[in-house]
Amino acid sequence: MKLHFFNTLTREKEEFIPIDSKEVRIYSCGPTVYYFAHIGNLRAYLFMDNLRRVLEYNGYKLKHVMNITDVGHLVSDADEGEDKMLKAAKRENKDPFQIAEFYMNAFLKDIDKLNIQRPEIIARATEHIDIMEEYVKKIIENGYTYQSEDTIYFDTSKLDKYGVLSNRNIEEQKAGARVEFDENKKNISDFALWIKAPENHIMKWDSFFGKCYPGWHLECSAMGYKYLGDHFDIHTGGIDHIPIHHENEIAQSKGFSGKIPANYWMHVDFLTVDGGKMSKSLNNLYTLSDLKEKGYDPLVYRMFNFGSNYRNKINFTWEAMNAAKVALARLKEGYKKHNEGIEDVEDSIINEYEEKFHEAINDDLNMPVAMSVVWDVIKNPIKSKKFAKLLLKFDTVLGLEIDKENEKEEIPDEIKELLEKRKVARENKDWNLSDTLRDEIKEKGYIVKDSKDGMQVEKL
RNA sequence: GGCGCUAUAGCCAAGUGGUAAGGCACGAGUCUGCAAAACUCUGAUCCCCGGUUCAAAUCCGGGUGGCGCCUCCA
Repeated sequence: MKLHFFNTLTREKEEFIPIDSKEVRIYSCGPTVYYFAHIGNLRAYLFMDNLRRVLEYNGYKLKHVMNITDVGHLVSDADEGEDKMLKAAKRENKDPFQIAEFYMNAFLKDIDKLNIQRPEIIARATEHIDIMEEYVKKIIENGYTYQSEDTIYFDTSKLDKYGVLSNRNIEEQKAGARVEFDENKKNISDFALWIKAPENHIMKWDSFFGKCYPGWHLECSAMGYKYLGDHFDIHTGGIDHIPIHHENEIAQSKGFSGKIPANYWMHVDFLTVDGGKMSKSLNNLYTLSDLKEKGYDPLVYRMFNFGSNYRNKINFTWEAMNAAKVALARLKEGYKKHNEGIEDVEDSIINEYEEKFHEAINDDLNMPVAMSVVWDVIKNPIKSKKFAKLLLKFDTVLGLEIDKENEKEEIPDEIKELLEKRKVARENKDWNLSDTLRDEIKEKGYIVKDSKDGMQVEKL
């Protein structure tokens, strides 16, 4: 079945044809590890995972690289930006390497919890300084640079065109510039490749240009080149990467090899919260731990993301989060019923569903439509193991672990005693006492559900 | 100042020319001692104005609103 992706480079949905018919090579821009990832960050990696799983569903093997940015990228003291790594180090009274180590591990734990498959290669910037240096040298050799006293810049005017991804044009930018630019730059879109570190800079490496650290776009180009070559299939990232970071990656690659590094560029839009961007000042910046505290499993957040297309913004609300929680529980319930089913269905029906699902995911990862097919299967009144098997196949893409029962939390003895009392009361048909006990259990944070098999409790 | 995205039921959202997928919530019902859970049923003519067309949420023009980016934040 044909596979189509929206390509930012052409602004069109295109058929996906890999360079190598068996193995798809992908590069994904990963996190800067200076703090815990929030759920907006994590959406990007859910998208990345979604892409992986859809490609695998289509029978492709993957060679997928994701970077971990564990080095700060302050261009110079004159710049107004903050070096996030250094800022975090100061805040926590650690050195930047410790910060990177800690938050990288936290990030990896988060993506594991979300059932995000780890890319085949996770590349840390600080472990690839040598290849970055080589990369810069080649760009210099090819004549695409100039230098000031302490910085080597990429000269974007040397390119036939800068701004192929975002339709940007250097002159237009000058006209509307709101920001003071580095006076050493010849063109407004030029950027730093290699920078001499100030005395007190902790992260710096010996190089042909003295003690330096890399410019902030360099790592992706260099590491992508190292593992995937100068021409690979897909490059992914957040929508915010389009105008600067990915333009500059393309510029660097053109300076290095003359090629745009990837054929397909895919970008995931932001998650908004209550209609706007998340921010600390609005107190709506959530992490997975925050969700957990409110009673939402990481996979519920995963489920929530399937409600919209990756190319559109998705608006986070607690109401929608709850919708995902209930829906996921019902999905599991529905799977279980099919799995316990003894009826038979014709293969043609199974195939029809499978085809619809496959079509949806192959249409630029249209998960909302794919989910509607899942619900069709779930709600089919015929209960058959064939349906259960089909759902498991779908779950290789969904990654919702629909066949796993929710973990039963340990019930405290106190609650167990109350339940026992209530059981006796119910046997005696003492409904008043039974209801009182139920209220009491509820006050202690547990919901009682009576079923044919007896009482069950669930944490609120 | 520039670039881009977007406006569909209470919420999250599919749908890009032929009279609106799906999930959640609400309401009704089945079940239950009563609840809860589960299951079934139920809801919108698609921001406004104008145009093209036999036919538009879907194309074009003009409004209005929301959001993002132009400093390394996915």
